[in-house]
Amino acid sequence: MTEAPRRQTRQRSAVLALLDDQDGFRTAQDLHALLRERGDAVGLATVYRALQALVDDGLVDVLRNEGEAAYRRCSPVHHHHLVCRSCGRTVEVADPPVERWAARVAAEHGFADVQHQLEVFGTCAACAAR
Amino acid sequence: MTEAPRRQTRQRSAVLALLDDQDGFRTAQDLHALLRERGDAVGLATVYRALQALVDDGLVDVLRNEGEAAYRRCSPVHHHHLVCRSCGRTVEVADPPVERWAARVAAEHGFADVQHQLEVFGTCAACAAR
DNA sequence: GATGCTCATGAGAATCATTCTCGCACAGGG
DNA sequence: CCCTGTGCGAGAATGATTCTCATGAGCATC
Repeated sequence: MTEAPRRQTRQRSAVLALLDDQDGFRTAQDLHALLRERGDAVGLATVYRALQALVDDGLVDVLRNEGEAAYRRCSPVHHHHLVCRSCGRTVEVADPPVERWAARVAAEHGFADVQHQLEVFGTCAACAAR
Repeated sequence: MTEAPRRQTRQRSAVLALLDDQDGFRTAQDLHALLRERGDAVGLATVYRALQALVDDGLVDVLRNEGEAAYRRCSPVHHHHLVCRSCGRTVEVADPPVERWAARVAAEHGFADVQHQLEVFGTCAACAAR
């Protein structure tokens, strides 16, 4: 079927490695700048392409926030995020009840093929202290 | 303090009236086009300004979806959305448990000033039939 | 190790939503 | 009716993301 032959290149490894070092969501532009500083010269367009591929493969999660998208290395199991709106630090959290709730509510209204997204924003202890 | 002296103009009324006629999320561009068709000539920039004002006043909810923001007339009480990803039809739903859950999880991780967003996407009965 | 077929890359242009600029119009209080 | 300041409109500006296309590099094969 739609086999996706994904080639392993220096640039993609660099993007993934960089994401592993981050502990919060980062925008594509940020990641690009960070790669430059690191010495890994990667084109901006390539960073976008690599991120899209990683999202498709489920290795990275996206967060669309006013105008720009932020990316983060994530575990492949279903989960939600607790994000610091100041520093971007993120904690993965699970909430089994909400899964059932979403399915039930959707069914009640005749919706099928259900998907949901839940994000919690706040100020982490470190940022609140400042 | 920060009093917001909001003037009532033909354009703002038109935007709000149009939103009342829609039963799903619509992008700013869509709303602008619809106003034109209707005969209400309103500048694109004005549509954006009116929408921002309405969001600030809590009369309208925003949904950021790949690239463009969508707006919808909403009740002022806290709620979540069940959105048809095909036709955009939307149902407002409430889930008290998730409110408590969000607060508890945030507290456990030392996060303060908590806020959360939860949206459920699916295909409504009408669209699934097609 | 060389060869070839593709897909990936990179620089800059192109696209698209959104915001800004600024001169003019109008809402609303006096 | 007049004044003042806010809102409007058209087009330019901004900024993120995507596209184009010629060149470079995986990876399988010989």
